Amino acid sequence: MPPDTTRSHATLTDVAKAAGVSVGTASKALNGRFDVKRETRERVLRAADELNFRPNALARGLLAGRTQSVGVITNDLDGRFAPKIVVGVENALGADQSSVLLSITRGDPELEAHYIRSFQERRVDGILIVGNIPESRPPARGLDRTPVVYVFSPSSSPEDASVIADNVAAGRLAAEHLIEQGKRHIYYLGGPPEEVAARDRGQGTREQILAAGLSVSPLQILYGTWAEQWGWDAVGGILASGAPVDGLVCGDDQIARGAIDRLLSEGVSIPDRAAVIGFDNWWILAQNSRHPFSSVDMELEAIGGRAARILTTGAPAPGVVAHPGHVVARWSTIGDAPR
Amino acid sequence: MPPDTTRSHATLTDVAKAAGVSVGTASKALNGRFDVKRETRERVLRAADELNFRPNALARGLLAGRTQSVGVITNDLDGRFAPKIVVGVENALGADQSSVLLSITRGDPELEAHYIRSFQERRVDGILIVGNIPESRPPARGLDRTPVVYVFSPSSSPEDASVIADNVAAGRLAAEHLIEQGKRHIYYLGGPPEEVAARDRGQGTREQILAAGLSVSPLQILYGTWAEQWGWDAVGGILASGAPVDGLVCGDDQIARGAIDRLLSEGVSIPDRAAVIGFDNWWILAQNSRHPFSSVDMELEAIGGRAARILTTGAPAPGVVAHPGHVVARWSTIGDAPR
DNA sequence: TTGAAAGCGCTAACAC
DNA sequence: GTGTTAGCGCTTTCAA
Repeated sequence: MPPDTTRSHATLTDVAKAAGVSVGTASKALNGRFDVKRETRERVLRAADELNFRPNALARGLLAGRTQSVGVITNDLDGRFAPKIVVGVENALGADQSSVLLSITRGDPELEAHYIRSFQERRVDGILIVGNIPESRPPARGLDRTPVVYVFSPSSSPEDASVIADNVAAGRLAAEHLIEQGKRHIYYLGGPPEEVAARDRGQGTREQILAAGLSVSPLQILYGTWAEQWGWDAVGGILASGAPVDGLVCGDDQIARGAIDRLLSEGVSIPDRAAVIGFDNWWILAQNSRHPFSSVDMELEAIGGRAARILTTGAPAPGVVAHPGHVVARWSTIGDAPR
Repeated sequence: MPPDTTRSHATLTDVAKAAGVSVGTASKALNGRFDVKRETRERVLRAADELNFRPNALARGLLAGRTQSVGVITNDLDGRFAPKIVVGVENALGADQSSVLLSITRGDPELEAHYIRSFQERRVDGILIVGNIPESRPPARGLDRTPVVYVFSPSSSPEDASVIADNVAAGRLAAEHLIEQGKRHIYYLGGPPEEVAARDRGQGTREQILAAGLSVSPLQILYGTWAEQWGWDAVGGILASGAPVDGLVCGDDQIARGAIDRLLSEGVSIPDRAAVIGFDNWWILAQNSRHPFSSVDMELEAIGGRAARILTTGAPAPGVVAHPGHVVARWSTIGDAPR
């Protein structure tokens, strides 16, 4: 008789029957327990293979009380940050044989609550709440006792666990890199002053310049928008002012690109007369442009992985873990590689 | 007595007990069945609310035979295509109260097989296999009878269901748009000739030019790479040749950007003397550049949504569904909006 | 070493 | 209307 094709999957009972043993024995055999005769085990394994047996994770989870799965709540998935974070999460959990349940809220608190509920019904072992801006957010509601870790956007409650990017440290790294290249007159072209990421990166830049014994006037710390046009305009202004400038820390890669385009169009040679570094290390801009440029990689994958590991390793400890990035040096600060 | 906090979640039995009814009645009440007295229902609902009851989806799924969940297998999640596709999938399924199980294979067939197995054990209702290049791929192995739809990279087997981007149609749309703007001497600057996406978009461009009664020589259909530099170089070559040119269909947004930069640097006015259109409508390039440009949006979210709906609506019909995009017109073809 | 049986939490069929 | 019961597929005692 051919295998039963009416039901979608063979059950353990089917396997046991085919192998001529009881379900209990079949279970032990498949789970590699030692109290099964070798010959029996082999018979069971063969039967399972022939029937294409897939142990029902629902039944297992129901019994075990845990599901080897975590829920991930994101604001968006096509922005700049969430995709890489989720990749890091998935990598970390995949190694743990855990599954990722993904949801997208578009910032809607109602939807967030809905997904939290849905994840709880599915008995996920934990929940990651991934933000898309580096600003703190109120803790999610309706959380029961499911463990939660906030990622990128920290929770405003000190009782919660969060993993975020350390923008102050990143700013320091950027400035340090320029100073190491011998630059002495460094400007910071930041994003909007009301955004904490823009301010933090600026603060780090400033701190590091001062730490190197160089001076920095308020005129060298500028705020604008996250756009190319701002980088372009700002460089125009600085050059027109006649003030000395040999290094630019740009608040993000878009600003950096605008700055570089302007420098080149004004005939300023890069990196000799002026070096430029951005943030985020977005490959489409920093790497794939006609003029590749240096950038501080915020290591979003590592941030995601770290959050996932914190979530799945006992109860997450309250507090914020800030993750620094690292500098990826390219033409705009170190010139073309020697051949 | 305070509610039991030792176990993680209240069960239906707890709720029934608290409401002074049997589990059967509690179940009916919570599921809105009509054969329950109103007063009883309200008592049950109140008890459920007080105990923060979350019906165990594992138990439900075990009984029902379906889990309201689908597995999504992607190659990557930080590339150009997968994120938007997954967003479309999630939106479509969320409306259906279904969950998305996400996995990333990095193109490793072993990992793909592993995730398929894992999804089958979790009894997902279907699987979406999302590619990251528009080339066909061999069907996945070990699939049992779980329904599958391939997305973006179609399956090479005609028995499978696939939803892909229609690059030929997209090429036609791009050329049509330039022709509508009165352009008569159109070039195509494509990606690598060995890639079907590059060829398809070129073919569509060519077809539409001919359909409009214009001529197109092989010299006007050029292939290179997907990079800005190629757009920059190609435009240089065309201008140097002195051949007439007033429209450029660029194989992707990076090429378009390079082409635009070169045209501007050579003093060619856009869009009057030459109009430019790209593909993919990648906001960081097409929209956020200093010079925004037109692009054919491949509607990846719609593709993902369509695939999800096909998957969850009965058995997917074999064959390939090709999804055309639409033109997003910006400065590079229609100039600045009148004020 | 193996088998029988209880039970995870829920729904649906059948009594009352 | 409401209660009782039989499983869904699995793991885990406890006997044999």
